[in-house]
Amino acid sequence: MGRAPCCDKSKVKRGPWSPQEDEILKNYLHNHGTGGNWISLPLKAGLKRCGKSCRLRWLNYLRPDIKHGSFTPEEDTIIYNLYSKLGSRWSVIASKLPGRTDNDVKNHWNTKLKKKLQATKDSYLATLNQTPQSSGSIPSTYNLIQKAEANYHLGYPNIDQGIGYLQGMPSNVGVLNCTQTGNNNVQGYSTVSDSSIAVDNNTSEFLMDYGAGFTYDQMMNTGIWNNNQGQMNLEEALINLPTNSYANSTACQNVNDQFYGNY
DNA sequence: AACCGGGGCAACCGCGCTGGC
DNA sequence: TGCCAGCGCGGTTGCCCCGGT
Repeated sequence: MGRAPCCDKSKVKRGPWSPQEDEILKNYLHNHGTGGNWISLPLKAGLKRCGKSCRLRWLNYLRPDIKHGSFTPEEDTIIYNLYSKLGSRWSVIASKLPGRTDNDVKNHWNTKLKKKLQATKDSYLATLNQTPQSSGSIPSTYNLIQKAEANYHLGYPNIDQGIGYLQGMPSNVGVLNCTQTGNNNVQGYSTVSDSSIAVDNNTSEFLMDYGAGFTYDQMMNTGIWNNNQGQMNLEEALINLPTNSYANSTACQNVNDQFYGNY
């Protein structure tokens, strides 16, 4: 047996709200409030609408504190960050954006931000494909990190638990045991650890974990690394990559020197 | 000018949760 | 304690608008 409908669909008006209906609803709520019951509200207010429809219209459009208009870049950033942590929990995300409704945020994500993110991913992959990789010689740390980013974005198996832990790793991947320890700091940055770099024994290609060019500190302090879910947060990483990429930092070059020394 | 397709957004649907009885 | 009405939420639909052909 299905759930009983909340109202008789044949007796209520559906579709867009008229300005008159908006006015009636606003006036009623101004004078009486919801009375704790949306279902009976339309009858009392004299509206031929489903109670749920009234509630939605009020919460998503008529409420006085609703912010209409375009989303700001700051709001976009908040949405990106929260979506990457929480997923499609629109009401929670909207609660962090004063004046925005869950419906607004959801629509904004589906029509704009999702596409923008996909475009960022695509263009980033295209950039990686154009980047010449070193071959036949010891790679620079910069190249290693680029390679790591490529491995990550191209869907290489998850090795971010540390390559030193070979669980789930393809048999051809071995640990390159000649790199930094994880506790070193160069100009305030944590550096890569020996569980973060490996070599593919079949192709001699160097691999790196899913840090994707971020330092440990950056991953932990910016929410890029989601400890709760135990996985890299791709969306967050891509958003921050252009400016935060460890591969682009001066510190990277210093690590590079030490890396060569150890090697 | 007419048609078409995509984008944007408001509204609807249905399910899970909650609190009152 | 179980039932059920109502609420809240996320997914989906449908409509309008606008730009391109």
